[in-house]
Amino acid sequence: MKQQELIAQVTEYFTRYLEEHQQRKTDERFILLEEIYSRNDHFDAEKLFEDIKRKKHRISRATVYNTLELLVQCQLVKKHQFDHTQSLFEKSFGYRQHDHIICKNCNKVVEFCDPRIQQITSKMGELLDFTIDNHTLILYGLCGDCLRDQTKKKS
Amino acid sequence: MKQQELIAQVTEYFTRYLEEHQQRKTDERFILLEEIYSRNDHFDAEKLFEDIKRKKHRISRATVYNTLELLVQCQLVKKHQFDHTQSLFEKSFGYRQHDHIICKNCNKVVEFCDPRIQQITSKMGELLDFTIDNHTLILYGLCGDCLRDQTKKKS
DNA sequence: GTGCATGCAAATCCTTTGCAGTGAT
DNA sequence: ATCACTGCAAAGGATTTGCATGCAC
Repeated sequence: MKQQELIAQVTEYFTRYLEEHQQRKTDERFILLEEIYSRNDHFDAEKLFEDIKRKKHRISRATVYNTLELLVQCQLVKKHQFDHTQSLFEKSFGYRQHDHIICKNCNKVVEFCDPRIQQITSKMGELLDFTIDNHTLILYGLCGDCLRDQTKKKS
Repeated sequence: MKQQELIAQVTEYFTRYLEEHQQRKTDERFILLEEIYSRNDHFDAEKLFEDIKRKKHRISRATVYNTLELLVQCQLVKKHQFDHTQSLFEKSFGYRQHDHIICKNCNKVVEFCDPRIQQITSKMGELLDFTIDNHTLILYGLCGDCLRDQTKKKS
């Protein structure tokens, strides 16, 4: 199964990262890694905490936050700030770089890729004397469904 | 003086907006508008509140937040979520659309424009059936100064 | 055995809310 | 005179912190 292979791969990657950085290989960290790589959504820390609890694991909120930060550091997880409320996370290993479109009405999130972003990144880095290693592009608008709903209501 | 002309312009714009939306023209709202258009930085609500207080105006934090939201609605102010802490704001009238590069080490923010973003926006909107009216692009990296400092330290 | 990681709860930070009082219309 | 706006303080939500305990090394 594909999911299982991916989990095996990131587990190995994470193990190596922890060893190289002399950090402890605790059960909690691997349970969280596996849970994250078993899902395909954008989740917040609380949701992860709840889902882990539902599966009868006893991991504290603090550990969830700590581990998420660790996973962001080793680039196994990407952290997003779509609005001023909670941060959202998603797995990022073996996932091609992508950006997001968000519907302001129903909050639907759609992912997309465009090679021009890479061009902008390298050109601007050079122009402004920055070494860019990361970016966030979010497009906000109305999805087709919501647009049609709103048009209908008005008429 | 250029700054004064801009303030006169946005004051008129804001006045019209308030009248059209049947909202009250209070002193607090215009004092905040003027303060915001007198600065050229990215500021948070607390900083605005403090600076207003330092100038001997008595405007509550709640009014600062309310007015910022109102100004965002009428597009006189743009709100940014650069990280998970406070939101940052900047004036947006008579200011060409721009994006941001942020140094992860010294937090310096530099603005830039690239016409390709507009192309991406319209192409993706069409492709994914969205009506896009807004976007955020942030590039993260190290500025030249910080890069040189870090290289120096290691050697 | 040592000291980093965890669990829990309290603390903190930013923002929103409730409500009484004020002032724009 | 009405009721939207303000000020104040309390509440709220997300995240961080402090400290005692436990477990990876």
